[in-house]
Amino acid sequence: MTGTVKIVNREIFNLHADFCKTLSNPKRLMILAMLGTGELTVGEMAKAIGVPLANISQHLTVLKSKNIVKPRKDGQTVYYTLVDPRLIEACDLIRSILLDGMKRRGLAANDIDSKEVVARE
Amino acid sequence: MTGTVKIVNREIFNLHADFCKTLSNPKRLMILAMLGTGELTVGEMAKAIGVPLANISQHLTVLKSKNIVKPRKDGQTVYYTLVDPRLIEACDLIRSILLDGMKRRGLAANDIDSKEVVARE
DNA sequence: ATCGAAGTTTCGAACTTTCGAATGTACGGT
DNA sequence: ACCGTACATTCGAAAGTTCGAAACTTCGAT
Repeated sequence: MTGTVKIVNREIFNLHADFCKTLSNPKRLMILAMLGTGELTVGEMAKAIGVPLANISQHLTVLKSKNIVKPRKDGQTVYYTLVDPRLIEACDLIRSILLDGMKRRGLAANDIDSKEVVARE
Repeated sequence: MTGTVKIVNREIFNLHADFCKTLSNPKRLMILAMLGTGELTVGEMAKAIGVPLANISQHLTVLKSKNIVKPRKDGQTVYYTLVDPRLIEACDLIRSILLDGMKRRGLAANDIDSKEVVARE
């Protein structure tokens, strides 16, 4: 119980914080959740989210620069995929923590409850 | 493969992004990692991180407001704990993804490799 | 060779985050 | 009652993020 605590490695926290910053945008999280269901084009994602394609392209540039997604070009369309699918697990875990916290505090987690955050149709 | 993708619930992404934003600061991540080893006072954390106590207090205010940590007062000292210990798992998973990505790309993940990011002494 | 469709890049304005400095509060000891 | 220790709050300046608008590139079809 007593005794001091020490930070063994400071640099990993900078990297981790930077990674979290990349994830701290709703549109980028939507992009990642959608890519969790498979490869998609920029246009498909823009349509699903309901914003201009240029804006999604900007977010994809950020995600690419952090090696979170990678592009595959075919003709004039660009298909994106996740670099590491475990990111979906990590996001799901965070959302579980979030939803449980809300339930614990009696907040309306009802209409949010589903694990299905995106769907293929 | 074909067919469109749809976002089922938009609000969860706002909450998730907000949560990530809270985590996207190295000092706050250090605080959480330290609290993963057990209850600590504001002063202990300030000393371990090496910044003014007032600054750690500011970060704790943010974490409290998002229900990520909770205080327990005893005399003039305040002990903090994690609300949901699964957050440590989530952080560990993110760091694994990060380190694997670095190794895959041949970056020096050597001096960062350890899972031990904090230590009790 | 021109056009349109798919995506990228750049710029700037509005907004947000971070942290030191200073001040405020609460508790314990003498 | 006074002082020191432990922590919290407020303020403001510097730095960083987000997004629309506009310009640019690239590819395929006619």
